[in-house]
Amino acid sequence: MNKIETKLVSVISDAVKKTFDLDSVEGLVMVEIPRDNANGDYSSNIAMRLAKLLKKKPFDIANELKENLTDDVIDHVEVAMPGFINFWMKKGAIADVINTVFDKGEDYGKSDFGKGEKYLIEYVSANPTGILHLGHARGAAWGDSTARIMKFAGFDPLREYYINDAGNQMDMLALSIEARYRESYGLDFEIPEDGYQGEDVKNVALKIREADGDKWLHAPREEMLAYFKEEGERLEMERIRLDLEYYRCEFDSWISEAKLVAEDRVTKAVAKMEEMGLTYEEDGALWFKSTEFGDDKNRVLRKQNGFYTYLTPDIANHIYKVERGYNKLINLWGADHHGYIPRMQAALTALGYPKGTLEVDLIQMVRLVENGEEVKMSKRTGNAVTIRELCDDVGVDAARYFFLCRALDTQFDFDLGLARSQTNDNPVYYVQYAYARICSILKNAPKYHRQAEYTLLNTAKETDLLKHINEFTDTVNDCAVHRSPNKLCNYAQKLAGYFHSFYGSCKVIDETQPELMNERLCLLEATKITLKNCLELLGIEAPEKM
RNA sequence: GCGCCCAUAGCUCAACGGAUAGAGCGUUUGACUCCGAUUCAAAAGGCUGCAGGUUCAAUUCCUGUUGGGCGCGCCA
Repeated sequence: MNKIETKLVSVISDAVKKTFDLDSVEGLVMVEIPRDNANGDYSSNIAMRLAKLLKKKPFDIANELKENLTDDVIDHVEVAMPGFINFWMKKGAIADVINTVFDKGEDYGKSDFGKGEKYLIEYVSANPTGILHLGHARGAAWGDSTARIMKFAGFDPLREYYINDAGNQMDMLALSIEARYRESYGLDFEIPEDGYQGEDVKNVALKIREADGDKWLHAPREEMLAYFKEEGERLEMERIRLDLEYYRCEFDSWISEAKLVAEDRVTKAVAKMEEMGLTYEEDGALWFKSTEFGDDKNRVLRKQNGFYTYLTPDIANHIYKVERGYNKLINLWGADHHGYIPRMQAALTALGYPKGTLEVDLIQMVRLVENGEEVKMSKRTGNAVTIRELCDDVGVDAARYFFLCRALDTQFDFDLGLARSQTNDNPVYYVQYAYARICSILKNAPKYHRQAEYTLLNTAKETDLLKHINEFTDTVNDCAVHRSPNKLCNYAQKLAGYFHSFYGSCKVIDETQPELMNERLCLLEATKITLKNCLELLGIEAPEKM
């Protein structure tokens, strides 16, 4: 809660105590900004919430409370049916936020709300066998922005990428590179049935050829494939990192599955599960009794052929997370993996970790649409549209904004034409335009100075804008708890809207009213700072000109 | 068959369990010799898929139902 709301809650709590001799109602007291400001600057529903307890009508409770609701920031109080208590604030009380914004600057909105609680957020985690494509773009932007927001809200998030570099898809990668390598020398070649057809694999082959020439044509095949696997992974990951960087997504930690294997973490995890009696053998395979922990069928850990399934090293991966001191694990998975959640949860439960250790946020499908029709393939490569292509096309700002502004659990169509348009159709430009507009005005305005208090910003437009600026910290905290950057997009959109509306009805630069002008310029500066901080959390640029 | 997600204006989407369900696009109409018109002001447009339930209060929570998407491998 911001300063004003905290104040109101305490005034209301005191009034409840005084009027009805009720203690510890703090948790019940809520204050919100009414949609319609004819219902006050702030309002509370406390009378309704006390109705049952006091066995009285909410309207009567509200009227009794009203007598004790006085404070130097409150101008007057009204009661409305069925029992809302509406508050009008003293001039200047709301505008006080301007100085808070000035004091905090680029830290405005930041708080210690999260109390430094550690979270490990794993996302993207695309296999090193191809280029990042559209399917990864939503999760990448979402995870990145969520981590930024959590950090700002005082949590301690770790951004982690899990590299699946030990499964048989890596052998497939090596074979695919071999085929392309042979192709480049005009030899017979065959890409395996489940092999990788992408341009990137061709490029890996060409790079190897560039460095080593035909050396590998004469080397023992085992040796060659081992090298192709290693080099393939290195080059693919290099590319993935560059694409993520371009997309403004940074990671703090990269965990290699192969390394987990090499450090015996996988065998140890299996040994531990066997020791705990969580497994059994059947048909030559090792099974995990996951149904005893909520899964709908038991799962294979080690296949008949002696290799582990995908699940096994991933269990080791999660154990390793906890061993590193993380008790709150968040995974961002594609919706097509939702069936995988119960077995991973079962594993963690079976191993004795408390419920709620792992939370999985599912990313619903994205379709790329242009002129009302789905774009399935990139025109250039014939493969899935890559993040880089998308960003080159519509810009990083628009791409990120489009993915961030919708709730994660709704599938949506990414409208290429709309994202590409640099007009008012495109919501990201609406917000950026507000920022550029403010910068331009401030540049042309006379010098302005901070004041001890602001008492002239009294129109409805000014009050709406001020109240919204006041909500920023709460919004950030709310977005952090719910891991929902889309609400921050919403906030930005509204902030821009309140500004444009204010600007349309109030003349800011007006030398005939210097006191008012100064206050309004301060309001613009506060809006500018808030908007910039907001965009920073979304990973979107705040342009001074456009 | 079982499981997960979604359904709100013509379209794309909002709405900590709150008051007359809001924006943008599109449609209609106004506002620049005046701080950036990529803007603003206004009109029109709704049985919030359907049926029950909980609540002082339900778009929101619960149950059922219809429609759409996805998943149910010793693939990763």
